[in-house]
Amino acid sequence: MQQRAVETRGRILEAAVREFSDKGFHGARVDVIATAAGVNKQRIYAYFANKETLFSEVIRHIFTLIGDEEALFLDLGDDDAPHMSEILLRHYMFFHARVPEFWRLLAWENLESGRHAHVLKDVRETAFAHLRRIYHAGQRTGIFHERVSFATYLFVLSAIAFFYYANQRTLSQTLNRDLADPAVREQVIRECLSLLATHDHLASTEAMHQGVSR
Amino acid sequence: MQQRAVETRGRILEAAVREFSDKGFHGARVDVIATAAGVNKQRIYAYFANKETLFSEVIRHIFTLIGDEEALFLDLGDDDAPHMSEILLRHYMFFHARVPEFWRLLAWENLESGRHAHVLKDVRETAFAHLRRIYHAGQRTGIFHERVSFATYLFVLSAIAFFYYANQRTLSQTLNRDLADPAVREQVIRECLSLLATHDHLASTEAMHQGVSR
DNA sequence: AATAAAACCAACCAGTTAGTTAGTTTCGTG
DNA sequence: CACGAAACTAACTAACTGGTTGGTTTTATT
Repeated sequence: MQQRAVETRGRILEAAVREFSDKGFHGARVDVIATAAGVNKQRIYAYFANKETLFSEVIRHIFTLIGDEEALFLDLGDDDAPHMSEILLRHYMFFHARVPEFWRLLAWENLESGRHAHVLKDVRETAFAHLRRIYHAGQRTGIFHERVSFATYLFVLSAIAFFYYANQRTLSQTLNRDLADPAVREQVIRECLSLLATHDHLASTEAMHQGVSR
Repeated sequence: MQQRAVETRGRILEAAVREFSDKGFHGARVDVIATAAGVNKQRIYAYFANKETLFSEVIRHIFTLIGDEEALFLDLGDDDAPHMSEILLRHYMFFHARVPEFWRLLAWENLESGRHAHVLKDVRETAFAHLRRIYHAGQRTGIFHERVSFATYLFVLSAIAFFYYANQRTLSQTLNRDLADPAVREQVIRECLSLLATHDHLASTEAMHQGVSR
């Protein structure tokens, strides 16, 4: 594959990221992606077998853009027990900064995965493997309390994803107009994240944890 | 509208709830809904103007099924500062018990609302008015700390929604097979919810809240 | 200049799907 | 029983949409 081809493929991928993140798999249109990429539709099928494959590659793509970011955990200051909320806010902003469509795509993928599970299985495993590496990096640096399981970690990430688009798409458009202001939104994110307890809080809810295995 | 018609409309609505919650707006098929309802497709268009209207009515429907459940807050025991997690677990289970498709539908609605916002605007306002009433009921009973804004409340509800289908659809199918077990899942839910701090934790993250308005 | 990959153009195919139409049958109620 | 609402059957349309084909032009490389 020549240089120009690589670039074209890349443009298609970028356009696909936008379209899929906007409308999800079923809502997205191949022709729209082609036009947005400034490319003939035919080119899409030259580089991707079909729509599903394209979607798979989009998911795979955004994860390669993220990378194994151990850096996420490395410069958290000298505090040896940083707040969970601080870590998560960092996650949110970090991922968002690299791929603005990241959280929303993740949300679609989660909801729609049931439909084309056969195709996306390996992609999801790749994605999870990725997140698992990041998670373990966090564990190694001693940031995650042992009680914070991987499932829990995924949960809060998902929650952030949900929060992100909920605010972007729903709240800001209808009720909470003020949330349209990025500054205010970040404050609310902080407010919400502060609700996610740091591990020192877990002690006080010990009673709820009877028998919880990790 | 006669009795039989009301029943038919109801059956269509129920089938639509299942189909839409399963595949979302774009993924859902009108014919499938008709068949599932044991009804001719024609009947659907006799009672609902089009697919979008049907979806709107579905969302409206599930909220009427929930009702203004002040009961959610009433018998929380003598503890005058119950754990946020306890309240939310209650919410989750309560809504889920009434309409198993509730959380998933809410998630779809959130993601897809951008597309047909014009149609769903009033529905969403109805829905939020509903949740707002429930929220205020919680406030009146003194359960929510004053710092827990409505936006925050929505966030944690959304988070639960996300968690719900994330586990149902993704985690349980791929990595965390054990989560397929409802008992285990409930434990994890508890684990996750316990991460959502009770208000007594907020004091320790006071520093993060500078200038946060409610 | 020659060559081959890359990209374009534009029409086309085939399956799907929201939505419609027309005529017939069933059902409940006065 | 009579009447009208409710429901069915079944075909149809019109638009959409994923995917294809064949022939032409552009671009980079040797």
